[in-house]
Amino acid sequence: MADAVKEPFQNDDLVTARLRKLAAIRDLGIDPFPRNFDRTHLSSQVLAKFEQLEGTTVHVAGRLVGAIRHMGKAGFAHLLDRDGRIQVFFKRDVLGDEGFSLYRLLDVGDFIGVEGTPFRTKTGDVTVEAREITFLAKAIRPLPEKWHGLTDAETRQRQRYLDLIANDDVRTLFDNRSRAIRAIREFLHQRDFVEVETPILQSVAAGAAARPFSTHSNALDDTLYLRIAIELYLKRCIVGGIERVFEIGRVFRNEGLSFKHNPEFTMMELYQAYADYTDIMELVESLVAHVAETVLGMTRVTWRGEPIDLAPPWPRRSLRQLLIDHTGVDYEAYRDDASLRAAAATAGLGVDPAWNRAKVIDELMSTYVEPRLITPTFVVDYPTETTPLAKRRPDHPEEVERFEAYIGGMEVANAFTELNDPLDQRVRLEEQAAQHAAGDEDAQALDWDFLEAIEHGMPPTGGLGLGIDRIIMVLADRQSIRDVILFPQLRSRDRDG
RNA sequence: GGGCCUGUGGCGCAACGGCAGCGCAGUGGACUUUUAAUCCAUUGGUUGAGGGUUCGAAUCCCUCCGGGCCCA
Repeated sequence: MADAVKEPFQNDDLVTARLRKLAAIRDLGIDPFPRNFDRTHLSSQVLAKFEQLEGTTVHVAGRLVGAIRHMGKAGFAHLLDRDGRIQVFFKRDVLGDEGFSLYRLLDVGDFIGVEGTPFRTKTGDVTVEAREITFLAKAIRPLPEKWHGLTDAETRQRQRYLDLIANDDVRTLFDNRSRAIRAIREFLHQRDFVEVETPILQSVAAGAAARPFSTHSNALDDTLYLRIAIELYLKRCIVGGIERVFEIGRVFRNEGLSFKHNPEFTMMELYQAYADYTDIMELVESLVAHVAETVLGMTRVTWRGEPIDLAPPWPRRSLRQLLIDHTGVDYEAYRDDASLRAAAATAGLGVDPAWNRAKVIDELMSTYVEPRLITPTFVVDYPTETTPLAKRRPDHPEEVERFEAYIGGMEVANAFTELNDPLDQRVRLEEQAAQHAAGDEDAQALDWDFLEAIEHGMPPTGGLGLGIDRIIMVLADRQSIRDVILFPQLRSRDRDG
């Protein structure tokens, strides 16, 4: 790894052997790094259209993978391209002496193009018999071993390119991730949403309860924060008359890493004017089902061996009732921080004396309820103090019109009827700011420009944040967020490591 | 934050206080339908880093650097 980069190839026979072959290829008068190759067929096309292609000439290209099976004056190898593998047969009688000497200089990992003829081996495998090899690129480091492959979790994450080469299911997973995101865009465009891009560098990181990363702008000589949510800028768009708006992008939270947390993750947020949280619930269950249908061809998935059906409608459960059922604590019976803390402690929760009611409710939820919400569930109606940007229930002002969607024991979506009363919003954000000033780093900082925006008038609006990575986890049945992010955050590696 | 596990050649693993080994890959040789090709021969290691215990440490102890799992 890093150490080999600085002191490239000393005492490394495997690399030396490849460098020697690289020189030998040059000695044959061949450029080992030419600029292009006219491929006529992908591996999958040769396989699928073999009946028509048998005996014709095709040009295939890719990376040599597996093993090169040398047999004296002939040999076999597999080429890997973006669609899969195709076997190539190299025979001296067909390649000629010069072509065959080039074949003898090939290593697993090299890129080649092959002009040749599809045929079937005596065991029935569709194979391209090479007439001419075009050398395309030399790999001077060896690839992971062919049979056991690459299993070391750390190497797979740090050197994802090796994981992608060695493990077919990883390529499939990230292909599915791409298709899922495309399906989300299609779904939203069909419902007339406009996709926008808003600032990632912000002078106030607000819109969620989370700690931001900070950085410094030389030009402005000022601290800037990486966004922790997209929310407040999308609401400015709503104020500006973009009635249906969404953004898919990275958000950053300076918090712990876990199987469901990466410091940067992909969020889809949307805001829809003249909608409330019940409309958004319909949208979420339809959207997730549509994505599953598009990517997997069905709404039924498997999660840790258990079947889950993502088809709507999803059941709706009130937060208060879920907490009563799973912890015995009815938070309405404890109206102040201290008494709720005491009740939570009695229920078994390890409480911090600094926690307020909102924090205790959040902790009870994530400890006792969240892990049990495996099949898709909407948790609805949250205490007002947990959610400063949501609108109060008209009949019940201590609660807000908010829901979270849970699948596989994870929160995958958070949504509410947005608060558009600028006076109530000001009071509730000032409360957050006071807690923030008092040392609660999770409390929201106050974005005055946002307040000013909604003071110009914001229509009734439903809003949503959807955790894309977690949706992918559910679709792919992967229990770690690191499996669905190409390059997850890892501790930087010391050269001694 | 706490607990458990883990780091040995490019990759996958063994040795668990007594000569650091195996498979694959690599190298040399045989082989013109193999597909974990086969057969013969063979190179490669300061056992993550540093310190300690011991006649002797990959192995036991301490610190540090990574990684994984479980719990808060």
